[in-house]
Amino acid sequence: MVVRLDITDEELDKLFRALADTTRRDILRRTLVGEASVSALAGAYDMSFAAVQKHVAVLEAAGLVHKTTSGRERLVRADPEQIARARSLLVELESLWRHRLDRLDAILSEDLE
Amino acid sequence: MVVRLDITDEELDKLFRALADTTRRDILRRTLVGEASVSALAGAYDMSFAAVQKHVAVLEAAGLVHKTTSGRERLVRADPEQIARARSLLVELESLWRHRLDRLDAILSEDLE
DNA sequence: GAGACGTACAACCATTTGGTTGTAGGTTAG
DNA sequence: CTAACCTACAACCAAATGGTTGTACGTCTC
Repeated sequence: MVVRLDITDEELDKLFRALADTTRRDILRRTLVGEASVSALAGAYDMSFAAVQKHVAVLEAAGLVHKTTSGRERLVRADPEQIARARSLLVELESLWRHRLDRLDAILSEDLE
Repeated sequence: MVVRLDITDEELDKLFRALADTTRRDILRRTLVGEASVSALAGAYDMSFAAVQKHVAVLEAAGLVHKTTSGRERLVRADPEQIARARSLLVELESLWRHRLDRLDAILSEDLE
């Protein structure tokens, strides 16, 4: 079964925007390997708790992570589906480029006729 | 030959940032299929010439497109290498997630011992 | 040479972003 | 119960973003 790539431009904007920050990419790495609480994440960076909280919120709005409640903690866990969607778009773009090369080949072949 | 993924965090920030805009992704599609002048691109969008010029500049700073001079025109052409780099990072992230699943499998196996 | 075309770039503006501090509320430990 | 911990959220601020208009300069056409 092939995953449908029905994703709006707005969602893609949020997705790539969320990936366009070093701290957020690092949070993604950590929560892909294993879930972590917001304060555990905050302890890893040289910025305030609230700043890290905002980064997590950006990732969450992009669908890259989800939060689950566990007592007084909120555990953050990455969701690889949105990463796959972003990758799919890049693959689509690369295929456009290959298509250009194919057309170039076709034109060169025509010249030989 | 494998492409080395030596790219700084700052470059990745610019790369994903450049991809996080619908107009810029569209410019990328057009210039992947075939090169286009800045004014030709500007004619395709409902915004000023200068605005499109800025979008092209963002793509250029991220290394996603290059400009060549042809008379009074500047032809914009996409470079798929940076797209491949962004894709590589996403693949790396996805592999981290698979690693988590592997660890989970290992833990479950240990319980059976 | 004159005018039209294509581009670059500066100046300006509203909004968003990424950070801060402070306040408040739910949860756990002693 | 009280104190410490974890989180949420508002208010604020500087800088970046995405748009605009205006000006200037090289290039093509007639």
